[in-house]
Amino acid sequence: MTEKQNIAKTTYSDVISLARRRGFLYPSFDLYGGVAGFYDWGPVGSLLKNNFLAMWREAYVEGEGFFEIDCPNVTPEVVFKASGHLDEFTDYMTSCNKCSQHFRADHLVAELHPNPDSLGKEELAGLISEKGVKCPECKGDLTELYAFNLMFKTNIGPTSERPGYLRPETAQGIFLNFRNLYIHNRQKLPMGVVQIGKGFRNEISPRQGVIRVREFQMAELELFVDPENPNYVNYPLLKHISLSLLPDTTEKEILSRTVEEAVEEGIIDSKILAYFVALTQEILLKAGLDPNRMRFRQHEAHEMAHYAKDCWDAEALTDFGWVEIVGIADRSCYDLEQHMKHSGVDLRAMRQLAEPKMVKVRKIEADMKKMGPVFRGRAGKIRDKILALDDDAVAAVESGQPLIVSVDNERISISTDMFTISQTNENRSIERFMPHVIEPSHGVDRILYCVLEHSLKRTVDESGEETRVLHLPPVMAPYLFAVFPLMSRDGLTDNARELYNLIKNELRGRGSLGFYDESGSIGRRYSRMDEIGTPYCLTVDYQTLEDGSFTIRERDSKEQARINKKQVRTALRDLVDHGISLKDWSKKNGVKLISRDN
RNA sequence: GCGGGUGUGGUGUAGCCUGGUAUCACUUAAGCUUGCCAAGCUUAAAACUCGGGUUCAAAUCCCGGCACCCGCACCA
Repeated sequence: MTEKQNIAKTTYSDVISLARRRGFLYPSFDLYGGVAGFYDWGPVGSLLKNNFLAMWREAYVEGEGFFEIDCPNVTPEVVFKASGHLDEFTDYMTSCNKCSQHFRADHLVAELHPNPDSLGKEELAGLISEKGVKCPECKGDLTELYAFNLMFKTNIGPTSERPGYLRPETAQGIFLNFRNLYIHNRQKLPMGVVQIGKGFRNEISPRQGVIRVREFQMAELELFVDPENPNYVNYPLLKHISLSLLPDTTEKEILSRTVEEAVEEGIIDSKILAYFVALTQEILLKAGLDPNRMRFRQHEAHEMAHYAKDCWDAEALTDFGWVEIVGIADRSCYDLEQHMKHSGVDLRAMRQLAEPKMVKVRKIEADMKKMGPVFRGRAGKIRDKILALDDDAVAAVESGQPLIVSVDNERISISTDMFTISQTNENRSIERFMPHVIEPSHGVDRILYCVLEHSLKRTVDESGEETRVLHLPPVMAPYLFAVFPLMSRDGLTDNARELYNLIKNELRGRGSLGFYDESGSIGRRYSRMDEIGTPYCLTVDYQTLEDGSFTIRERDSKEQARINKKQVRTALRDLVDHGISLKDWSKKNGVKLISRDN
C-alpha cells in the first residue's frame, strides 16, 4: 500500500498522546484538575511496568543471587537525621519583598563564607543582615529565612509528637536492615540487597511529564562490599561489553571502551563499579533502549549527592535532551557509618585475615564492690567513664598520675585499687571494617518513558498517512500475541477463540498476556497491536477450517508465515525467548514465508 | 516559585480578535459489509480546564485557581 515511507521524528507529545490514547499513562487526579508531578500507569502501562520489573528482578535476584526486601514508605525522622537527608535536603530560602523572587540563602552568601552550605539558619540569617545582603535582581529587601525540605512530612500516631517522612529513596530501609541481612547471608560479603518501591520527593516544580515526578517507582540495589577486595565474581562475564562513557575530565568527550579497558585505564574506579555499569546497560538494552541514544556520564564533584563518593549516571537521549535514568553511586561507607553513629549499634562486617595477627588488647576493669559503697548513685557513671578512657589517659595513669574523672560537673579522684588496667597480646584472625556500598538506583518511570520514546517509530507515507509502531522487545510487550479471525463469520471466530485459549493456557503464568480481537478490518487490528507493541499476531483464515493452520505475523517486519497448531509452542519459544526472526525461523523449519506484495 | 505561552469529545483540531451553547478528521461502539495490513456504508456515543465577574446572552471579554509547554531558579 505504501511505496515510500519517511521516518518522522518522535517527540514528547507523540509519546504522551499515544500513551494516553492506548492506556499507558494518565495524569493523576485528572477528574479534579490534576496535580503536577503525579501520573497513573494505565492498564497497558502497568503491564509494561510489570514486565520491566520482572526483568529487573530476574537480573538481580535470579541472576546475581541478591536478596529482595520490602520496607515501609513512612519512615521516622531519626532515620533521615542519621542519613543526612533532613539536613541536606533542607534548603533555607528567602524571597525579595519587592520583586518576590526566591533565592537559596546559602547561594546569596556564597562569596562571604568559605562553606555556606554548612551554615545553619541563624548563622545564615546573621550573615545576611550583618553584610546587608539585598536581592541580587532588584536590590530589594529580603524576607525572613524559611526552610524548604524536599521530603513529604507526616505524623506517626495520633499526635504530632512523632514526625515521619515519606522516604526519598528506598535505600535507607536496606541500610537499616544491614545487620539482619548480613547475618542472614552468614556474614559474608559481597552481599547484594534489592528493593523495588516508591520514592517521594516534593519537587518545587515538576516538569517534563513523567521524567520528574513527586512520587516515583524506584528499583535499587545496595551491594555491600569489602573495600579491600575490588573484585566481583561475575566480572569476567561482562568485561568485554562495550560502553559509551563520558568521564568527568576536562576534555568532556565520549569514550567508547570495553568494561575491561575502562577499568584498566582508570576511567571507572573499580571492577565492581564497572560491572554494575555494564549490567545496567544490559538491562536497559534488553528493555528496549536504543544503544545509540545511551551513555554513562560521570558526575562532576559538585553535583554529587551528600552520600556519594563517585557516581555514574546512565543517560538516555530524548526529546528533552539527555535524561538521567539510572544512577550508579559509590556511597562508600557513608550510610552505615552514619547509622552506626546515631544508633550506637555496631554495623561493621568482619573479614578473615590471611594470617592471624597479634594485637595488643587493653582491658580495663572497674571494681564495683569497692566503688559502689563509696560513690553510690554515681558509681555507674564513673564506671562508664573509666571503661572509656583513651590512650592518653591510660598512659597518664600508668605513669603514676592520679585518675580523675568528671561526672555531673564534679571532678572525682579515683584511687588505684578501684580499677585495673591490663594488657594482653591476642591472636586475631578476623578484623572488623565498614562495608562499602555500590548502589545502582533505577528511576523506573523515567526508564519506561525512554523505552516508549525510543521504541516508537512514526512513518509518514506520501499521502501524509501516519503509522506508528512501538518496537518493544517481546519481554517488555504488554501483550505478547494477539489472535484474530480474518473475518467475523463462517465459524472463523470460533476457531480463533479456540486458538486464543490454547496459547493463552500455554503461556499462562509467565506474565505474558494475549489479546483477542474481531472488530474492524484485519489491517486495523494489526495496527492497533502495532501501537501497543504486540510482537506477534496470529490470524485464523479459511485454510484454518481445512487443515488447522494459521498465519503468524511479525510486527517489526510485517512478514507472515503459515504454521500449524503443533508448532505454536516451539515457534513462540524460538521467536520470543531466542529472538529468532520470523524469516530465519521459517527457513529453519521449512515453512514458506508469505511476503507482502508491495 | 517567578516570567512567557497554551488549555475545545479518547486523539488532533476549527470557532475566540468582531459574544448568540460548537467545525472537521481520526478513534470508539452496534449493524451491514470485508478473503491479510488503519477500505466502505448506516447509526450511535463523546468536548468548550475549573471558579468568579461583565452581559439579556460567554468557548469567545475581564479576574483568579489548576494543569501542560518553554525560560529562570531548583533537581540530594
